[in-house]
Amino acid sequence: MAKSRYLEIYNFIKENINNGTYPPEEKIPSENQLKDIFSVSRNTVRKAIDLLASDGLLSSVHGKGVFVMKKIPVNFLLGGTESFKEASLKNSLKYKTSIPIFETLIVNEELNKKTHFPIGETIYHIIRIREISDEKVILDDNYFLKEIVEGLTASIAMDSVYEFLENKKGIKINGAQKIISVEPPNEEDKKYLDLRGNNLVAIVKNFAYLDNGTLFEYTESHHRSDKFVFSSYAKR
Amino acid sequence: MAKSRYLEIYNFIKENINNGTYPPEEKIPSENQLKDIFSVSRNTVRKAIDLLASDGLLSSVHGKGVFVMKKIPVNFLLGGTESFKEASLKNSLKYKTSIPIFETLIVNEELNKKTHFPIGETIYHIIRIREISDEKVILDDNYFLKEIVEGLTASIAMDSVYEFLENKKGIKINGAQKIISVEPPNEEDKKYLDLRGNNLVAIVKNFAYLDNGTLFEYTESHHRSDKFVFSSYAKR
DNA sequence: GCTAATTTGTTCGTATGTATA
DNA sequence: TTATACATACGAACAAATTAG
Repeated sequence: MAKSRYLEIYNFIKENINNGTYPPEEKIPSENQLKDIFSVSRNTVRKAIDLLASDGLLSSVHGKGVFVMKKIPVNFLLGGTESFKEASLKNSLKYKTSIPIFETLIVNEELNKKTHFPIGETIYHIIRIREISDEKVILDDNYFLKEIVEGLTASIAMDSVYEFLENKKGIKINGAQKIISVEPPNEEDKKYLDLRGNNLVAIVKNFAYLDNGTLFEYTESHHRSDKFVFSSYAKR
Repeated sequence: MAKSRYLEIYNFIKENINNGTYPPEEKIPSENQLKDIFSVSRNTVRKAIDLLASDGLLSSVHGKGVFVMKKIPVNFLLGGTESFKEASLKNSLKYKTSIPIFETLIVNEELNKKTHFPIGETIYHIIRIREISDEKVILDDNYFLKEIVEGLTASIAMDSVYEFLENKKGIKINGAQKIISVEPPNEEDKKYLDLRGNNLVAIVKNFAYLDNGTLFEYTESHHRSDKFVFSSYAKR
């Protein structure tokens, strides 16, 4: 269980950034210094630094050193509009999920166009309604390859699908391509959401892939537009 | 042109993915095979593969091999990592930029709250209107640290600010934090954009950082909601 | 302005560990 | 069990950018 050396260094640096030992816009110790501190090779130090750089926390500059990136805290940014995740995590507000639809489908041409699953595949179709502070503000329209998520039930979907897939089934997820757009609500949005006069919804289309490249999930999250916030860091 | 060996290999693999030689959901040659093909060390091959993995094009699976990720093409990409000019060129769209405001400001408390620049700093404030296919659909509200972008003019801003910063001034940009939300148009949106009855705009708040961690740009891109698309790949 | 020292970038070769087939 | 494939790690050397003197 002795984790890898580079993760030790990764966590050490991360901790020192978080507690202010390594302040923003300043340099962390040089690779050679870190190499001596941890008694490892320079390659191992570099691996930890590269990881933190891809997190957007560090930036290596040739000949100069490795700098700590200044970050704007997200909760500071949201002047008035609060993100759901934050709201539910911080205040642990009334967070409720209901599942009006849980069905098995065969992919036809129309579904293929929407989900990009191969025609003929058997899939689960689940609609989940997310309610926060007694308002139904998110509609998740989920499509899973049945063959991959075999064993998924409504009560699992009520909790967390990803926890089930990763911990219970040992499925490895590589990542997901997300496409955000703003559209008028469809019939299901009108039926299930508390739109409160909002005539548009923010839609996050999510194509999730396994480690071997297989597309196994397509989800459309429909957010009531006034409650939608999305954050990401993009390297140039 | 051969800058580095690992970039050669990176481009070789990328090309083979794009032209179908390495199909989605299948394995590329093993690290040892690639090592022999290019007569390099395995480390160099791994560096190329790691880069492509962080692009979301490959996925390494311990003991199995390296798989090509299946990707859904996004035909219309705006608001992503790329600049307006890059995105327009890629999608070969007709675009035009006008600049109704180009002014110098000192950061006061109100501006500090919005842009997060330190109070007292001198900044450029630029408003740019983006016209695509003869419709004014994007309003860019830009704030730049004057000290960093010294020499920036309206005619440069008309073309591409980033091209000027990176190529002419040699400024290295690490990346940017983006916050997306949907809000009612403000007075400037109503004044400058062809809203065509749209009563909401999609807003991309962009905090851009230099390689040494300094925040040097804050931009709010206001997109007419029906013309807004944002794409990103998130690794898990 | 020049040289030397420092710091990151690239590359090599080798060895051992761990997951998969 | 054995062979293959990726993961981690070490040590070394030289290149390139920057800084210190």
